Amino acid sequence: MPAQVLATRTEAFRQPIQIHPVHKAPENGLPAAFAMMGAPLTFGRNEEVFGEGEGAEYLYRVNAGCIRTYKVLSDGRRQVGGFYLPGDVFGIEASEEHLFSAEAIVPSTVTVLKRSMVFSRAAGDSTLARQLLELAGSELHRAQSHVLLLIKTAQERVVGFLLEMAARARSRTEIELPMSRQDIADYLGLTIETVSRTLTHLENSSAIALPSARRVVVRNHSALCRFNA
Amino acid sequence: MPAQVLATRTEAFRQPIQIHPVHKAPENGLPAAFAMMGAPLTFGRNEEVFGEGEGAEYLYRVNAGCIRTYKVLSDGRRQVGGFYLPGDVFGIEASEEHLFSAEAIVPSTVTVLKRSMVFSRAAGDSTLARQLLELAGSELHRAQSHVLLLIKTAQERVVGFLLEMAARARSRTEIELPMSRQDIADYLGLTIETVSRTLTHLENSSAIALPSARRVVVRNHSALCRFNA
DNA sequence: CGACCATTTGATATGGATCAAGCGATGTGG
DNA sequence: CCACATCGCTTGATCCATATCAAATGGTCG
Repeated sequence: MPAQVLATRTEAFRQPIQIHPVHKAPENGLPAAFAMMGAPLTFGRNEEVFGEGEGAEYLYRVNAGCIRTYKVLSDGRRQVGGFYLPGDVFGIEASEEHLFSAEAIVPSTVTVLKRSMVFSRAAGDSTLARQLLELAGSELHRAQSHVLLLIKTAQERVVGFLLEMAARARSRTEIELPMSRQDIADYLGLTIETVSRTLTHLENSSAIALPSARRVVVRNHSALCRFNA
Repeated sequence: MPAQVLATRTEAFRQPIQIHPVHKAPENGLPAAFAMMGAPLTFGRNEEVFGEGEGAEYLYRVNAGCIRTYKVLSDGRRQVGGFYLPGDVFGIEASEEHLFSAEAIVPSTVTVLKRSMVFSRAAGDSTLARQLLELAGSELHRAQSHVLLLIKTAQERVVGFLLEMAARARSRTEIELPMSRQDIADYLGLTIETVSRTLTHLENSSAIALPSARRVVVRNHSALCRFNA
């Protein structure tokens, strides 16, 4: 058993943010900023990283685990904005204060960086400025894709979600889902029942297999894509 | 990409690029960049500004009229990403190529700016770099709010749209809508029938008045907000 | 083993889509 | 100036995808 745990851990740190040893002159860029000035934090399951409405003081990079951003509407409906995996940076969205809250889905470690620090540093480091802009651009792209997901049918949404997760997973055919059905449902604007039924249906069509609730095996990638719009 | 579209586009950009003579010391920031290096273009009703999948070469600022961004799914469903009014900048989203297309809703004039120019200029102009980042941030905020709209009920979506438009209109109570019911429906992920019915219902509740199809008068702002989640 | 929680499965209800007219502006040719 | 076509919008009737309500199952941890 310990071997397996170790393997999982190592994997969690796999992402391509390189942390250089700081022996030389001041380095440039966002990875360097995180490495040099970032503070590591750990969060337990369902622990809050920041709350909606709080001032946006920090940028966050996931080192291990998984973070969800979400907003709860006045009547209790919850919308999940996105899932952030190791290597992902979140918290760029807010100009003044956060529109969403952020929570750890599983025990997670995160490096935080003061925005004021990054921004003042960006004034003299055009690489960093450029990377921040690219980061914001990719978050924008993500949000726009999310909008496109939300107008599709239940089946298309679930397939879209699976393809999205598969694209980010190591193995491309075996997906380990850190989030619950409720998280998925709230991300897709569906109910858990509909998500569950749709997954069962996809399994019956032998497009996927579900060895357990949190594991998805992509059996037939093109069939899956065909279910997409 | 249809050849026809490409032809139209090429033609559109054949216009002379005006570079204003620089009398004073170099100015900073995005407005200055648009003023100094931007090229004005005009587009007729439903004319394409750029097509989805095209390389993202330019930034665009609306001077007059109204632009919609949208994407057509394989089966013909259309999603409108946003409406851009005078003063708004669009086209920041794309890192490589555009996810959405853009069209003029009414005859419009737009100033275009080469991205490569803005970005290289941003390396030495931290004000500009900062403004680009803020711009991307506000677009991100817009997209995230759009996601939140799309999980609400039909009534909440329509009310949300009206409040959004009211906030941007000059008069705050009298809204002139440049876009059709179909545009609104495709922005909200509803059908024209549902949009129309909802507007009629809001009129019957005397929250709004509809002197004509394209004019909305906000009769009771707080009642309207109460219809929102 | 037993309690608890997440997930699946089943039966029914419903909001919004779809299908189908009708209506009111705007424009066009006679 | 009027008949008439056109187009965007509204209104009505019906249908269906997904929500809701309810219960069974399974997996995890003490």
